[in-house]
Amino acid sequence: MLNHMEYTYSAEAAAEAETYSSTTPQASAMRKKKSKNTKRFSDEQIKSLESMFETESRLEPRKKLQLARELGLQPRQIAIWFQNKRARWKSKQLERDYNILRSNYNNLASKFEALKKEKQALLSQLQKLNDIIEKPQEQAQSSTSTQVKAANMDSESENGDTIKYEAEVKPSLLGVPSDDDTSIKVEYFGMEDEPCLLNFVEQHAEGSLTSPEEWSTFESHDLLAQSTSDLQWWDFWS
DNA sequence: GCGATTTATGGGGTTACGTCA
DNA sequence: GATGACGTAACCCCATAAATC
Repeated sequence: MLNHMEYTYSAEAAAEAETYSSTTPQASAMRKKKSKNTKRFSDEQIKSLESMFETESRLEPRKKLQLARELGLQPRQIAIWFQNKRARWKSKQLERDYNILRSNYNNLASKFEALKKEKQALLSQLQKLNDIIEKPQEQAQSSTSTQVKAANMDSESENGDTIKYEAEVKPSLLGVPSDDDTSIKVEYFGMEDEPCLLNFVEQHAEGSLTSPEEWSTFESHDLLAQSTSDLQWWDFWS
């Protein structure tokens, strides 16, 4: 609620100045006269103002008058000091917020890079495992095909028709987990307790986080909040 | 002399209140 | 008496000037 407090500091000077046109030498002299009155507040005054600002950044009119009396300043000076103080505080607060955001971003970016490397390592391991699994399979296939060829020779009908044998072996039948088999993944990685993380990883496993559009939808603060309070999932990855 | 900081001013906007038709 | 328009005062934020460190 605003009160109708009167300005008592500059009212007289302003009224005096307004009696002249703003372009006249008198007005110019007036401004000089006013500006020459600017004095630094004493340490004691600053101390009191600072301590008051800590309790409330906006002064009630009554407190402003009281403070003005106590410090021997005009209420207008108190008001202006608080106004400037708020501006300084806001500027510093912006700086602090910027530093926090930058730090959070760097933190998140480094974690993302680590996750990317981890993913690459896992994919590489998977590829190696696939190679190991497929080699005996190929050997088996080649031996089978020679047998089939032999059999074909045998099974060629009397009228010249050839019977074709197709040996299609699915990887899943050989014990290799397919990408969409969640139960196998859970079993492999022991992540029954982390369904959310599993979903997260699956959703972003294809490098979709590399696009800025995806970053905007990626709610990093949830992950960060979790990471700061409970590092278990991160320990798993690192 | 120069840059950073502090004090103060002025403009433009908002809100609360009083007055008047 | 209720109401809307208008004026005024006090406050705010913001940009900036001027003095000081």
